[in-house]
Amino acid sequence: MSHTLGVRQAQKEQSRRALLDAGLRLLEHQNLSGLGVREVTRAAGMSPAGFYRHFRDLDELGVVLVTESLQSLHAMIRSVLAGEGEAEDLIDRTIAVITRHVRENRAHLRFLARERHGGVRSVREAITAELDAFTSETAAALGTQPQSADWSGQDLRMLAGLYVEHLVATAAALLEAPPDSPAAERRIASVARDQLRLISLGRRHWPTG
Amino acid sequence: MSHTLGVRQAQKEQSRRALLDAGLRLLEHQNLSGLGVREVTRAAGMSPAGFYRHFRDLDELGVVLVTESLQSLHAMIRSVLAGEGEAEDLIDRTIAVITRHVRENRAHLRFLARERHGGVRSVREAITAELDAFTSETAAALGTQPQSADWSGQDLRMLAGLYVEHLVATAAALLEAPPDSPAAERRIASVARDQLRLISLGRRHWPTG
DNA sequence: TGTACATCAGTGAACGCGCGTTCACTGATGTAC
DNA sequence: TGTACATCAGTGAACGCGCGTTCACTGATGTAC
Repeated sequence: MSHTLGVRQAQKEQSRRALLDAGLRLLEHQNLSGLGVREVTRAAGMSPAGFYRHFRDLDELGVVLVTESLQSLHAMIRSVLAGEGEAEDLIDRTIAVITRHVRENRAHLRFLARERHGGVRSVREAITAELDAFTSETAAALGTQPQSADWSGQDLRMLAGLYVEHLVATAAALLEAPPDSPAAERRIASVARDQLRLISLGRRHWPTG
Repeated sequence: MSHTLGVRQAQKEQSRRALLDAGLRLLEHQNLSGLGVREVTRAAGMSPAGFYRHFRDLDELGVVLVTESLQSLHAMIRSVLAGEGEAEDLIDRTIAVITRHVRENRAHLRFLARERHGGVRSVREAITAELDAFTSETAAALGTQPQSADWSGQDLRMLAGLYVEHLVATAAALLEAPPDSPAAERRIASVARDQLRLISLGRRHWPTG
């Protein structure tokens, strides 16, 4: 077919992917600032010099990984916000989405957790900005619910911030738990569920005190 | 006086302190795993070999810094928990304590934020364990309040977790804000205050739904 | 279809550099008498 | 108080090593005719 990538371009893309995958895997257990060109190419089965056919330096590779990780997190948040139904069901659904996402995107999330307060300023700021955007998106979604019809934009954002922050903390707790222990996972999920319930209660009585 | 340190020992202690201070300062803008022996000794005005008169390696220095940083955070949390009075006053007091602590212990907190999900497993686990202990301490303090006299230990811990998590997130947000912008600081403090209010509301209505 | 030339992803060798760590040393501090 | 010896924090030189980056190259893929 005429619009398929040429063989050469497809091979290049494959090598690039191999570098990105190797990088993400290595970043599960170390910082972006500690990663090495030779280390990544070694893991990807390529000679060190080959790296420069794809990226100018490791920061450039890091930026791509941040983008991909945030996209995957964004998909998760959209999936949470799309839910409809009773408050209790929404909470259960949220917890289910988070635990599944942690299980399926462990590497992405570990990377984000590590770099969120990590050493590379540009990466840190990119993550902060994106989480801010998620908060706005959540605030907008909350605003459409009848329960918060008369809330100010400021209060909506305050509540959304609490939710996003809680989501991030829960994901981080799940990451830190042993990955092969359903019991630990269930315990964390159960606490997180109660915390969401408590926040929901506060929301229902806000701001009358 | 006979019980003073000898001159020699006092000088050694001073050098050790210089190494720790230099390390902490350097760790404001990079990861523990990226720090170098030569870098630290250079910053402390000592020859590289001198380092080994004080620490076996950089991890050992890292452990000391973690301990000191967690002690300073612990002092802050104790200060928050010691507060008495009306809920609204307690919240204001909590926010005040946090902002002051961030201003006065920026380096310690940056280090903790960075290493909490950072590359060195032992350090990460030490921080997680200590935050867990803070949660237990907070739960115990909450348990003594009349408002939660009939709460189960599990629910107290759930609520304490929410508080500690919120405290950490607020401190992290303050750290990320420009350090010389009182406006940014006030904005973050104001949102955090409302979030604590909302949590308090949820607490008051828990668990009747 | 076949041929001659162009492109360019990936190679392997080479470079200079800063690293962690060791070593024998120096000279101020401590101690025994 | 003075003297002779012991201790040991800090030094400066040296080591071997892995790093990031460059370079001319090779050979498969692409293109023009």
